[in-house]
Amino acid sequence: MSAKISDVAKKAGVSTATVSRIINNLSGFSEETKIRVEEAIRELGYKPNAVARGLVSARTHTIGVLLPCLSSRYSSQLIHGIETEAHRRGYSVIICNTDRNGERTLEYLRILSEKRVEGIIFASEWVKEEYGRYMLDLSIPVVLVSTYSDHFPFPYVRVDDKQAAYTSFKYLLDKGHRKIGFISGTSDDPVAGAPRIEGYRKALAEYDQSFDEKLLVYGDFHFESGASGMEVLWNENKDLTAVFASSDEMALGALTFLHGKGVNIPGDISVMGYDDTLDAVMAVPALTTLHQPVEEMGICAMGLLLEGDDSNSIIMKHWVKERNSVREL
Amino acid sequence: MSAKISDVAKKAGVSTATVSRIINNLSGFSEETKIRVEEAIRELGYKPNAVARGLVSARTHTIGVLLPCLSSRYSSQLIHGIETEAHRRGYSVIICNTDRNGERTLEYLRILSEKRVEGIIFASEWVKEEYGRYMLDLSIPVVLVSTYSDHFPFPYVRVDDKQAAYTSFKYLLDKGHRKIGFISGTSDDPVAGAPRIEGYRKALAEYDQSFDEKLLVYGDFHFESGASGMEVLWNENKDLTAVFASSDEMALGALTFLHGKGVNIPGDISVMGYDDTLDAVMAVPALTTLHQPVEEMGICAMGLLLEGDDSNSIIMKHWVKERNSVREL
DNA sequence: TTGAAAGCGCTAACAG
DNA sequence: CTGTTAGCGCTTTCAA
Repeated sequence: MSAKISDVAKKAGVSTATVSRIINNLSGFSEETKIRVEEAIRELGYKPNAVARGLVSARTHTIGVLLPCLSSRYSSQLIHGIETEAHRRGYSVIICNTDRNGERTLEYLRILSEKRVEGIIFASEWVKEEYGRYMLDLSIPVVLVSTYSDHFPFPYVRVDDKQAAYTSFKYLLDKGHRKIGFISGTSDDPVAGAPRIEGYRKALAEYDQSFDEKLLVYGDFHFESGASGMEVLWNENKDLTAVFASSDEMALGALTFLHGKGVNIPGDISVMGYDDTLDAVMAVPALTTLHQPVEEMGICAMGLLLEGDDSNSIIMKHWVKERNSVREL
Repeated sequence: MSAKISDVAKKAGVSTATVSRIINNLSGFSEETKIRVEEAIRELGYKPNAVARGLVSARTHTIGVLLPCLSSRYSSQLIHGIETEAHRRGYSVIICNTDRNGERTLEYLRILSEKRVEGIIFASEWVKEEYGRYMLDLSIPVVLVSTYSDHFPFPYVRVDDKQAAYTSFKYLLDKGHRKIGFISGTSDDPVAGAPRIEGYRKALAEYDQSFDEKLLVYGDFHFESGASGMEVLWNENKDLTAVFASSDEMALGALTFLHGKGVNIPGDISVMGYDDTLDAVMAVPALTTLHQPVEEMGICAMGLLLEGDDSNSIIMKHWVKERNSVREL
């Protein structure tokens, strides 16, 4: 754990330059010396010091990922995708939980920049002015996941939220549902809130349904808010036939609330989620949900980060994944 | 993003040594120069290069976490705990998904050691001889989570698996259950398999119940295996009153299978899980489960890593978290 | 209170 | 094919 290149060089009777050439697989050494050096390396248990290497090469083979939350399924599946691809390409990933906290986010950004990461993946949060400026100043690649920015030229990987919500509601409407509750992100959320509400209104309009405020409640994408949102919908609307939640987790919250009321799903009320995380698979009944390819988005983001330019944004395909929580009327 | 300490020094009209003293909050400079230097830093947007710092100080303020899986709730809650505490203490965390693959694990170990991480948290997997030797050679702190080693002197943070299983079965037996199915990890798993089976047998013996092979099936802690394990139990035992699964995820699998058979839970069959992750909270019905403080274990592991010695292992308390999936007979 | 200079472990010209 | 040497950006004696 402490042999250095000079120790290897001494032991093998060559210069550090030669050792360097050999461990970096460059040209310019005989097979003979190579063998001798490799033996010295083995005997000394030499491991190149990536810190020293990083200093001279200005490369760290490390990237940073900023997420608003670490314990949601969405996050863990995204991280899984990112980590898999990063490792495949020879990169390590440092995870940072911003907790949706501005100071914390900027602090992480500072740390990552001091550590000279070669790229940053920024996920599921709005790029505030200060974040964007900071990242721009870093002049390293940045890729946005499940978010976008109109102020900053960062490429993104996401699904078209408006279109996805539209697809979802159209699906429910086509199944004959007319009284559809919507547990949405708040309308001041420019990523997963407002656009999906737009999609909702668009579908409604297309089916000549008027917009009914009572059918729209707001949550924070987590379980509890799904349950409490469902409670409000339940109390205010006695003739609901379906509910769409803007995350699988909120859909599960709704499921739990309805189950408590003795409601049969999908017999009495249909429930639909958004994301298609493992949560949807594991729900009872298994959740019909708007599929977005979360892990794949992580993989793509990593790809973009390393070889994309600012114009390489990707809109991923989405679709309705049918399971057992929605019935046709 | 490219100003270096010498630029700051030049701009402030001092030496790099003085700038270094100031940014490191050492002593030996006047308030006056401090102000001048800080202004230069601000104007240049200078950020200390952590790579260079790491080279001279031999400190990277980074640790590595090795996990067999990134997408389980268990993992994400553990990571959450670790990351929170790491950040609080000024450390970054590199995550590594070993995928239960030996080569991959050793490769990660090599990468982490080359990157000179200051510690390693190794979670939820048996410490094979080669892993242990490698980590020992690194001579940096290693902490085990939800595992232990009899060959290597690494401290661990975990619950007593045998005792926890015993507690769980005793709980079910006390509720009047006698025909209890067990979806377990395999008996060649020295961490979450064999010990829990021992606890199972101990509880059985205490209640004068004979061990019935038909009641014991094996899974891999994931959803699917819970469902298929439940199917076997279901086919082989017509008089089951309860099922205990060695992870919440497998319990959810069992739940889904039983639901498909029209079984009422806990009316017809009680189901109990292990872990008390968010999955248990979100299940329908909410899962009664053996609680282990997953996030807290992450926090403790991080603490141990930084200030423990090899004799500081921690056995965390466990208990039965009662919810709605078990009934009294 | 300050600066000069050596060196952390490695890479990359440039010679030979 | 191989060695010498000059840094990479920073910290840290040692002197002043």
